[in-house]
Amino acid sequence: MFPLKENNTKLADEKYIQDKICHAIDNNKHFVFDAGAGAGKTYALVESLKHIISQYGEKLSKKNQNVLCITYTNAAADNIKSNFGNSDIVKVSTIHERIWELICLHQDALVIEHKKKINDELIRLEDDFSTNKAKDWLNSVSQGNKEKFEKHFLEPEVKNMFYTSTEHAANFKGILEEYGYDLNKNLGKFRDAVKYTYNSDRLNKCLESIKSGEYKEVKYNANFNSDRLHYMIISHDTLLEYALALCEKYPMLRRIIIDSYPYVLIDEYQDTNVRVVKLMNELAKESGGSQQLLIGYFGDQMQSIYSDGVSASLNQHHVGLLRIEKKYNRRSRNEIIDISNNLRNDGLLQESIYDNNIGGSFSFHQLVNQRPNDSANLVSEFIKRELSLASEDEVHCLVLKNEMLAELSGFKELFISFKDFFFFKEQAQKLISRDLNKLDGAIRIIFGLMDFRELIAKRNKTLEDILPKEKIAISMFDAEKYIAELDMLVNEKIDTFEAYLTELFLLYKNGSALFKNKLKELIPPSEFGYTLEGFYKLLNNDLPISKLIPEKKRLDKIKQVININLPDYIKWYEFVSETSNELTKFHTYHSTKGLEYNNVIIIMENSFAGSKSYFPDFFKDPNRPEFKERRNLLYVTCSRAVFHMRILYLDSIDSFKDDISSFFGKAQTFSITDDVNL
DNA sequence: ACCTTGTGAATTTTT
DNA sequence: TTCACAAGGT
Repeated sequence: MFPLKENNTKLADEKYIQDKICHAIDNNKHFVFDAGAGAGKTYALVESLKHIISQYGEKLSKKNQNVLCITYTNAAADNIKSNFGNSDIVKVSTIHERIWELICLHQDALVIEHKKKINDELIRLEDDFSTNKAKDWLNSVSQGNKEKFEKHFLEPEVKNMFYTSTEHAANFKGILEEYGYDLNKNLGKFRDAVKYTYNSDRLNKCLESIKSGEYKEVKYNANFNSDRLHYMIISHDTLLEYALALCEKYPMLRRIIIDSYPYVLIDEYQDTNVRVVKLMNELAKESGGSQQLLIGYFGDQMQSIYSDGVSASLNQHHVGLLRIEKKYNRRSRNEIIDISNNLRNDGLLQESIYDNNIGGSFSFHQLVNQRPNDSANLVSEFIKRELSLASEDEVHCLVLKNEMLAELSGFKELFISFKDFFFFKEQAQKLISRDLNKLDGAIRIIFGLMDFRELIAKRNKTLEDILPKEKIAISMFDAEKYIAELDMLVNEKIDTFEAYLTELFLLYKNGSALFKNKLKELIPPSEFGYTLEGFYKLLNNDLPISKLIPEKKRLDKIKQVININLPDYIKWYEFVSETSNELTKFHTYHSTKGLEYNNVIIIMENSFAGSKSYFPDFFKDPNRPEFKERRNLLYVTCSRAVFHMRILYLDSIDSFKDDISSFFGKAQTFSITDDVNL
C-alpha cells in the first residue's frame, strides 16, 4: 500500500468550504451543507461545533445556553459525542429525545392537542365506518336493540371472548338473533361493527377521563411504534406532530427554545421528518432582534432512503437557506467513485481529494446458470473467485432483504418459520436485531438459552459466566456436579433446538439446585412451568401470533419452529450476537448507511418493496421521479466501498441489459461449475 | 354478476 | 394486520 497524497489545491478548497460554513455561523445565516457519500460530513459538523465553542462558548456558558446537535439515530449521536469529547455546551441527541424534553413540561397545552387528535381520530373512524356495509347491518334493527347490542359487547368478558375466539358464529349467534341481527353471511360485517364500537368507545371514554380530570398527562413511549391515544400514550410521529402544533400556536414556546438553543445543527437532514423542518422554520421566523438563531443542515439528498424524510423538499419548507456544497471524496478509490457518480443525477459529482487515488476495482456480473433455490454456496463461490484477498480480509456482502441475509448467514429455515409470528411492520427486527432490547420478548428468551449453550460449548468459560447470578455458598463438589450437568447439554446427539430444550428440562427435573436456579434465570418463572409442553405454551402466550388462529394450529407452528436443527439456531445466534468467525459479513443495503468497508459484494435481484421488477423498472426508465428512492438506495449501496466492489445480479438482466450497462458497464458472466454442490 | 369467506403472502430503517 | 385472489354461494 502506498500513502495517499492530497491534492494541494483541493485541500485549500476544502478548507475554504469549511470557512464558508463558519462564516455562515458567524452571521446567523441559516445554511444547508450538501455533500455526497464519503465527503466528510460528520467531520464538517464536528468542526462547526468546535468553531461555535471556540468563538461563542464563553458567552453561551454565561447565559446558560446550549448548542443543539440533532442526529437521526442514537448510534450517530454516540459517534459525534465520541468524536467531539464531552462538552457541557453542546447537547447531542436525537430529535425525539430533545423535543420531548422541551415540550413535556407543557402538559396543559399537550392535553389540548391530545383532545384534538382524539376528536380527529373519532371523525376518521366514523368516516371509514360510514362507507362500510357493516354500518347498515348495525342499523338494521331497532334503536333499542342496537343499544343493547353495544352494551352487551362492551362487557369485559364478552370483549375478551370476541378477541380470543374465532368461533364467532357459534358463540354469538343466539344473542344476535335475540337482538334481531342476521348473522348468516354477515360475519365480516358483525366483526367490523364490533370493532368500530370498541374503537370509538375507548376514545370517548378517554375524552371523558380528560374532562373529569382523571387523565392529566400525555406520555411519550419511544419503545413502541404506534400511538395508544386512549391510554394517553403517543409515539414518535405524534410527538413531532404535537411539538410542531405547539410551536405554531405559542410564541412563548418558540422564544424559550431559541433562548435555550441559539445554535442548532442537524445531521442527516435528508432523513429528518418534514415536521422537524417546519418547526425549525417557525423558530427561524420568530428569531431576530435580540434573539439570534442559527440553523445548519448537514446531509445529502441523494442518500434519502426513507419516505418520511424531507429530502429535496428542504428548501420548500425552510426557505432562503444558504447552500454550501462539497464535491471531494475522502473515502473511495476512483473505480468506486466513478460508479457512484453514474448514479447521482443532481449534478453534485464527486472527485477524489487525492492525486494518486488508484488501486480499487469494480465489476458487474450476471448469473449464467439458473438462479438456485439457495444462494449461499453461489455467493461464497463468487466471493472466492472474484476477490483474491489476504486471508484475514473481511468481505461485506450487501443484500436487499432480511430473508436473503438469513439465507446467506445460514439460518434461512429459522427465519422463515419465525417470520410467521411477526406479521406487522419491523417483523425482522423483532427476530434479528443486534440490539437485544429490540428483540421480541419470547425471542429474547430463546436467545438467552442459545447464549448459555454457546458459553458452555466454548471451553474458555469461567465459573462466573455460567453460574447463577445470585450469590450463594457453593462447595467445590456442587460446582463439579453442575459443570458435569452442563456438559451434557452440548452432546452431539442434541441436534435440534427441541432436543436441547428437552435436555434442559430433564436437568431441571433431576438436576442440582444450582442448575435449577440458572434455568429460572434464563426462563423467568411463569404459570407454564419448566417442561417442554410448558415452554410451547409460554411461546404461544408471548409470541405476537394472532389469537384468531386456532390454538392447535398455533402450537403446531411453534413445535415446528422449535424442531429446527441446532446449526440454524447457532448461525442465528452468531448473527444477532455478532460473534461469527466468518470473514464474510452480511448486511441489508439500508443498514449500511453511513458506514464504509474495504471490500463490498452487492447482491442484486429483481424483486423488492412489493415490486416484482424493482430494479428492472428503474434501469429501463431511471429518471422517472417515482424511482427516486430506488436510485438513492442504489447510490447509498454503491458508495460504501473503499477499494473493491462487485455486483452480482441473481435474476436475468436480458430485458434491460443495455440500460443497466450505462450504470455498471458491460456485464461479465458468472457461472458456477458442476462440482460445486448447489 | 356480485358478495362472502378462506387462504397465503408481505420491504427497508429509525425514533 | 392487511391485501389480493380463488373458491363457493346467491
